[in-house]
Amino acid sequence: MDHTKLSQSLEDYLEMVHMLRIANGIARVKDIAAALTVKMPSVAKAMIELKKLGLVTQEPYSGIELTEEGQRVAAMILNRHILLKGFLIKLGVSEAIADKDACCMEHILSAETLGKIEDFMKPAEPTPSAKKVKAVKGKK
Amino acid sequence: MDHTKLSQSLEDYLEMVHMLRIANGIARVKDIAAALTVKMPSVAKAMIELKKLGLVTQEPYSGIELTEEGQRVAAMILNRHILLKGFLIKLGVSEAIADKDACCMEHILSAETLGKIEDFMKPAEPTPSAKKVKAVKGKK
DNA sequence: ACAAAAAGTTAGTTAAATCTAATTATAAAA
DNA sequence: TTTTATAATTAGATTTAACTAACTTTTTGT
Repeated sequence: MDHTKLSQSLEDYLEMVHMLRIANGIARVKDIAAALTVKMPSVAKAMIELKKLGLVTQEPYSGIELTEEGQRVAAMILNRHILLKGFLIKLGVSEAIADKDACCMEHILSAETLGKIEDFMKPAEPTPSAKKVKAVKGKK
Repeated sequence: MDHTKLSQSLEDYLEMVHMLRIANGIARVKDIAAALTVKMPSVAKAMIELKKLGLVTQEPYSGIELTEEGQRVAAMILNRHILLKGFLIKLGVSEAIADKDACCMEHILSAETLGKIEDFMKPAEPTPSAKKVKAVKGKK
């Protein structure tokens, strides 16, 4: 159904649209630019691409909206971000750096690695350190 | 002294020169291209950049050598790779995927995160998961 | 030793993602 | 309501990193 293969850059833009809409109710070009430390024309070009891909819509000279598909993809990326940030914090990384590094990692990690990190984050399930743990506890 | 700010791409090329020299004694353009799945002209251009940066040397139409600085930088990158691959494997990721994902992560993670991962990998020290692990295993 | 094959190089193209400068549209203020 | 300021867009340049095609050098096989 989707298989939308976004570049890292476009993933960042899409995610930021989503975050700003959550935070402010609206995603404006100016704010996207500020948040990603790029200039407004870069945002405009990215939005053109995301429109072509059917992920966002926009009335000229106004805020950016997400399509249903865009919503879905953006939420997925944001979830990865949240997962990875939490993971890094659990490793002892400071919040600011965890946020920054999660932002890079979210675009590159394979599904398998993300899955293992998820396992690691919910210690109820068989975790990566299961080898050691399993030997000790004999649960269902 | 150095502060050589390499692009991810150039880091990959430099690292591969180092790995091939370890594996084969020589780093040939053809082999670098094959290993990174790019074409030979891409390697040639990258080598021109690395030469400009004083990281590699090359007699025309022959293998690539590392300068002392190149050796140093390459070793650093390779160490990151090894650390990250081991880390992912410890999380339960398969070797092939761990290798691939480590290859991406090695270019983007902050020093702080790398440090915390190092800590995590030497369980002698107080690790991030120490709270849980300590409660279960009482080993040396 | 020379022809063919393999490896390396050079030149020029393309695509992505940024930028600046200039333009147009909307909003705010007088 | 007209001017001014802010926001968005368009056009065009730059950089990076890939590619193909064509050419050169080196190596290999007969």
